[in-house]
This record gives sequence, C-alpha cells and structure tokens, in this order.
Amino acid sequence: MSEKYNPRVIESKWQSFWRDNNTFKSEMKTEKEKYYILEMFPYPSGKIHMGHVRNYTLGDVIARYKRAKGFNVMHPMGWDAFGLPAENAAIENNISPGKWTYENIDTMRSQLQSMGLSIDWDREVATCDREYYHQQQKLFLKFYKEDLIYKKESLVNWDPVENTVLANEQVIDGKGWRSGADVEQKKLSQWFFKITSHANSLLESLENMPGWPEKVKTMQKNWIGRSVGCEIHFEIESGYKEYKPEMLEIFTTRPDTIFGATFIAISPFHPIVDDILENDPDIVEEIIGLRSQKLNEETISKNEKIGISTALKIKHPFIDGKKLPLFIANFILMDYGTGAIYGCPAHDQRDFDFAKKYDLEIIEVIKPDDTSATIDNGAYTGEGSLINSSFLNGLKISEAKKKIISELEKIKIGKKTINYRLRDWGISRQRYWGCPIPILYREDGKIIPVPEKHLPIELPTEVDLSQSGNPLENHPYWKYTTCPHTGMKAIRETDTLDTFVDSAWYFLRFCSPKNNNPFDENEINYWMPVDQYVGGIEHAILHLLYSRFFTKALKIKKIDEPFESLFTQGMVCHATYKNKDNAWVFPNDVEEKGGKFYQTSNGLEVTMGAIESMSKSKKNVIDPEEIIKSYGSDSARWFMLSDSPPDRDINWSDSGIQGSWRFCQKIWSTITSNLSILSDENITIYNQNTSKNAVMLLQSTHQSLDAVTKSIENFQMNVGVAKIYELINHISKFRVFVENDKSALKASLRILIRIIEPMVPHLAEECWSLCGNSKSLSSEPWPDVDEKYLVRETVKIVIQVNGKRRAEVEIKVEASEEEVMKEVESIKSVNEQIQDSVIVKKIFVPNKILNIVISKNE
RNA sequence: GGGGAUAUGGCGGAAUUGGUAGACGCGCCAGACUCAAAAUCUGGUGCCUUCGGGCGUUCCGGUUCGACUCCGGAUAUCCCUACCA
Repeated sequence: MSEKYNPRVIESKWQSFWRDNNTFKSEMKTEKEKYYILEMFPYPSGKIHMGHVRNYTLGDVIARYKRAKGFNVMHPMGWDAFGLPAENAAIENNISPGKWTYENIDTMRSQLQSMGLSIDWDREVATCDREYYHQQQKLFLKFYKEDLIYKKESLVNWDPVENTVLANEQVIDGKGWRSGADVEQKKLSQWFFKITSHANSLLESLENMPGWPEKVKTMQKNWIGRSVGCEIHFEIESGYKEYKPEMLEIFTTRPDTIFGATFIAISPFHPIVDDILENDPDIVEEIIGLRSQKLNEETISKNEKIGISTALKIKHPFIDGKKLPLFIANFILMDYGTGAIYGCPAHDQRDFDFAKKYDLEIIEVIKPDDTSATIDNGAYTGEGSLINSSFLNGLKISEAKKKIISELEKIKIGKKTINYRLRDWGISRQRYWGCPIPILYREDGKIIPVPEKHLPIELPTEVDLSQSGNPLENHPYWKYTTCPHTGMKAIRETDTLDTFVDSAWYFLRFCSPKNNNPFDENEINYWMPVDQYVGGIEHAILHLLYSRFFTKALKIKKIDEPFESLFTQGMVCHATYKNKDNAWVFPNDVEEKGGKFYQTSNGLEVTMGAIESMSKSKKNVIDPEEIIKSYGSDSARWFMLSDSPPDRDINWSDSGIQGSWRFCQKIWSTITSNLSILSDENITIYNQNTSKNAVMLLQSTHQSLDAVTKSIENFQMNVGVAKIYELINHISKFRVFVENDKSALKASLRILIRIIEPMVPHLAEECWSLCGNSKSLSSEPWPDVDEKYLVRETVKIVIQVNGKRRAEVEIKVEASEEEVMKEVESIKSVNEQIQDSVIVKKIFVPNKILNIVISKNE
C-alpha cells in the first residue's frame, strides 16, 4: 500500500512546481482565444480571511477549467493598497504606511500562494507602487485635458477638535470617532470627475449586459436615477425693501400638478438664501441650524420637516393674482435638480406633511381613478384625471404633462429636462496614503496641471501623521515648488485621490502591467473586456460604476464596457458565541458537550447566537491559515465549493471541513489502491469489448462528466461537487470481474482526476503524476463527453393514475403508448385502481410518464 | 417610505425549467473491524400508518391530466436604498 494522503507535502510540492515552470504565465497569443478571469483585488489589511478564500477559489475553478477547455487564460492578482487603515496603523504602531502595507502584501501573497491559485504573479501590481500611481497621474491629466475633471465647493465631514476631515466611516452617530466631537459640515474646494456626463450611457448600456445579475443592474439603474421632468421659471415678488430678485428656477417631474401648487421651497444652501439672510437678520440663526444639520438617518427617520418662511412671494404663472409663499426647507437638496421645488400637497406626501405642519392650502387637482381614494390621510399619487386645472381639466396625467410642458415652452418660462440622481464623483481626499493629484497652484492664482514629463509626483516618505489636519499640507517642504513653465512660486495640491480611482482601471493595467504608459492598446484590445469578474455584492454600485465610467471615458477602440460577465458571491458566515458577560468568544475556544457550549479556556458556559457573516468585531472568524495548516488548501477549497450555491451565503462548520477532508482522503485511497491499473501501459482506455458492468460505469462516468462541465459553466459549483461525489461512489463500488473491466475503470479514474483539478488542484496533480504521467495535469485538456454513453437503452416510465404516481415500468427507449400500456396491464396495483372505472383519457409523454385519467363508475 | 430577493427533511441544499420531490453532503441510527476508542467500511434515514396506504416543497386560492416550478393573494426572513421633487 502507498503512503498516506499528506496535503502538506504534496501541496508545497506542486506550488513549487507551478512556480518553477511558470505554469500560469499568460501572454498575448492572437491565434488563440483569450479568457480574462478576474476576482476583485484585495485590500492588504494584514491576513487573508475566509471571504478571500471563497472569492479566489471560485475564480480559480473558472481559470483552471477554461485553461483545460483550450483558452488562453489570464488570471492576475494585485493589491488595492492605498487607504485609511494604513494611516491608522501608522499612528497606532508607529510604522510607516508604506512599510505596513508592503509587509501585509508579502504576508497575504504567500497566503494566497498557499491556496494553490493559478495566478500569473508576473502581472502583480499594487496601487501604492510608484509606477502604478505614476500612470494614474497621467490618466488624471488626460481627463483634465478632456474637461472631465473640475473643481467646486463641496461639503465634508469636519471634526472641529482634531481639525480634520473625516471619512463617512469615521463618523459615528454624528460624532468624530476619536474626539467624540459633533461633526460639522464644512465647505471645501474639491476635485470632481464629471461622471454625470456619461450618466445616460452608463444607464443605457445596462440594457445590453446579459452577463450581469439583474439585481446589480437594478441597483445601478436606481442609483443613476434618471427622471424626466421640466424646469419652470417663476417670477419672484419680494417683500424686502432692499432685495429684489426676479426669477427662481424649480425642477419637477409632476408639472401636471402646477394648479395644485400652494408653496415654494428651496434648499438652505440655495444661492438666494445668502441674499435673504442679508435682508432678514431674524432668521439667520434658524438657517445656520438647518445648514449644519446633516441630512442623516436620524433626521430622515424622524421625518421632521422644517421650513422657515420668508418675505418672498412667487407669482403663479397660470393663476392671475395668486401668490405662493417661499420657504427655506430642510428636505430640499441643493444638488438635485435646481435646489428648489413647488409644493403640491394634495399629490405629494412630503409636501402634504409640510402643508399640514405649516397649515398651508391643499388643492386637489387629480381626480383619482380609484373612486374610493381620498386625501384625508395623505397625498394621492396614483393615476387619475385633472380637475381644478383650467386648460388641463379632463386630461390624464401623462397627457397633462405633455400639454403643460409644451405650454411652458411656448410662453418661454420652462422646458423639458432630464435629471439624474447620480452626482459627480468627488475624488479629493485630505489624506496622505493615496495617489497625489498632479496639480499646482501658482502664486498668481492660476491652476497648473503638472506636465507629464515631471511625473510622478511622489509621496514623501517622511510624514507626521499624528498631527491633526491634512498630512501633506502639514509637511514642512513637500508642497513648495515652482511652476515648470514660468518658474514662479507654486504650491502643490495636497489632497490625494479617492482610492476608488485606483480600482477603477486596475483591470486595464493588468493587461500590460509594466508598460511605460497606463496601458498598451494592443494588449487591451486582445485581453479586454474581462470575461468573468467575481466579487462581493458590496461593490455593486460604486466600484463597478466608476470602473464602467473610466472604461467609457478612456474611449479605447473596441472597449465600451469593462466586464462581460459579473458574478457576485455570497459571504462566509459562522455561528456567534457570547459568554455570561455578554462578550464575544472565538469559535475555536468553544466546545460542545451535550447540546451546550463551553469555553475551552475556562470551562464556562457560553450561548450560541445567530449565524452571521464572519467579522472581527463579533469574533466569529476562522483563520484560513490554520485551516490550511491542519487540513490542507484542497480541503479548504473543496469546502468553499460544496453545499451552498456560490451566490448565497455559506456557513462555516467543523463537520463541513471534516467532510471535505474525508473526500480528499477518499480520492487519494481510491487512486492509490488502483495504481497498478492506472500505471499499467498495457491497459488501454479504448477497449471495445466491454462487459455490461463496465458499460454502466462508463455511462455514469460520462453522465457525471457532462453534469460537472455544465455546472461549472453555470456557476453551480455545489452541484458539480455533488456529481463528483456520485462518480466516486460509483467507482468505489465497481468491481473488476473480467480483464476488460480494467480498461473501463482506468478511463473512469482518469476522467475523475481531470475533473477534480479545478477544485482540488494539488491532489489532482499528485494523483495524475502517480499514474505515471510526466506532464503536468494543468496542460491536459478537459475530457470530451462521449455521447454514446449518455444514450440509454431502456428507460423508467412513471405510471400515474389521476396524476398520482402508482408504479413505474422499465421499457426500451422510445416505446409507444401501446407498448407501455401493455406492460401496465400486468401491474396488479394499477389494475386495482382502474377496475370499476372508465378511462377518460391517457396522457403519454414518451420516455417520461403515462397518466391514466379515470372516473369512478359506480 | 421606495426597490429587490428568498421560503423544500434535523441542517446545507438538488430537481433535465410543467412530468418519479428530497440527488449529493452533514447529522443521526444500526451493523462490521477493534480488548476499547478513533479512523474506515456496509446498510438505513421526509412525516404519519391499523403496513392497505395516507400526508408532504411557508400559508390560502386558481390554471392543468399533472404544480417546488405558472397566476392571484397572505405571512415570514433577508438585502439594498433613503426626503431625488
């Protein structure tokens, strides 16, 4: 008997083999069909977690499978390496962000390598690499030149104690995470990408992306939020002595309700508010209150609408003498539409709430189709026809919209407009660990893009992060420079780029990771688009939308969309445990005894809580490194693919990983106990005269092969796993009776080894090599299904009486109804049912069922 | 408030898309091997049953010879989104 299955030995053996032989290196081969498989690259936070294991295992199965199917596969890996945690680590551990990041990358790279992923490591990039952000700065200049980047004032979360801008995740319940101070909204001048200029294209392309999940497309559609409406110019009549504005522009999607308008509301940030303040000092305090109030969950859930009345009145354009009061209201957003609306309380719930609170007029202008509907308890927003609306009376809503818009356009006080919920992408971050923005502010006030030949603008290595404020701005000399054109004094932009910029084009960089330009167009045209992108649903909107925007904005010849197919995998979950003090307990410190749970380290009882996605804060984490050490990465990979469909959450369990281990053992013992057959060159696998026994084995083998192939293609790895179990169960029950049976067994085992390789590659390679093959299994093609083994000679036909299953008959394929009926006549139980009855009709589906419909004849 | 998804044994889940519900795995039960245990192997395992059968895919109703699958309604759970005029 051979040696025991020892994953530690064979896994490192094959990892070295693949590395030494450049097995997974990818190169452009125009004569070969390419396949670009990509998983979302990780943030180098320290160590890999189970979510990574699942994500990269899924991608690797596809990569290995496609390679076997003859594709020229590119499967790269990199690091989303800029970002806030590095700065935090720097402060806490007194280590530079760069050093911390690169150390983490080294750790995680070797962890990923220990998983046996078929990655082309020659293409590795980290977004914090000087060379990567050098190229990114070039892209910035390109977009700047093309007018896709602009600067404007925008609000940030400001911690007044630390004098620092806070990221959203650093704001907890409206307070700064370190200082605990109330976070303020502060205006800063910041850079923006004009993503809205591509809003329509981003929306319309979604219609033509069958490889994306509907769910993600819906989320993006809602996020872009196109709405058709119109702008209307209202005349203002001022009640202030000094201040006489003339016009106010509002946006509405319901111009049909114009005759129901009873007030106007504008955002506290609307430009005319400043003028109002100058003339109406009494309301200054209130306005400041509204402005500092962040539109956060708290105010929304309270749904408290606050309006401040002003002395401005608006003339109704169609009702002579009617004046609408103007309010400054907290629920109007400055950056949507025009920052001003008219309120029609009868047909908009928000306006209704507002009108009730401030006792404003409510005029019904839509007569509901549903006659039972009233506006006693809320606005009516359904279908109906117009009333109280002069020339619109009697029209349906959609007709009224058309008519009022053409009327507005005729008298030149309004026009049809399309609005998007999508905002331009703010890319400035007041951080150190990010890509420097290649811009200079010259002493004469001019903004100068740094010429390409002066790039890269490098991050300084010495930086004091413990100080409050923007680290680059605080740096003693980094920002001081001169204008390359004039020699005038200049100051560098001290903001860095949002890390979403880094990840918006890394998939392009992978095509030519060492090129002196951001990318090589030939390589891009060959490799792009990514054929299969795999990642978490949490990136459904921002990352994917930004990547799509970049791809469109770069206008590379054939490439309009970056990701042909997208797959979003589920999370890895685990039970949670709490002790008596309500503190979380790590699962590897918990043991079960008689249905109760105890903490191993101290013997105290703990309670099991909900099964939730693994997170450090709840301590319900299992370290992949420990699992790989004790079970091997093949077992870990197998577990990740078993049981749960890849798009659903998977629950980690001890018994599950042990089951996977047992599977690997079983493969090992099955192969090693049949080595004499597998390595005997005299046993050919093309034997013709096979026994019935052998034919049945080959039938089940090819059925399994067919099913496994289809399940990988359809991202149903859990089904593929089940089919492989079926196959190995068949094989291990197979007994060799005649010499020829060995041939069938050999064929079957070879197929088994081949089709488990995408899932458990080390084990498969070792088995393959034990069979005496000198070439690596990774260069062996995927086996073809032999159709003749899928064709059955006989088939089971279910016999139903009145739709209920009563019996089944085994009969030759394509048997006729009469032939089946003849068989049925000899079945006692069916005859008993049919006796004393009239056969009304018979439904016969060839090779499937015969349903006899009877009615009782008393 | 708006949008979306899901619901199948003790558990994770299959089901050729309207044609044998519960593949496969986990767990559990029994047996073999063993002084014993672990490991391994073999068999069983939806529920009820008077052993004839009956009931079963969250619940109620519909279409159909036939429904996990299609239609209408309800319930539950989860996710996303958040005053977008």
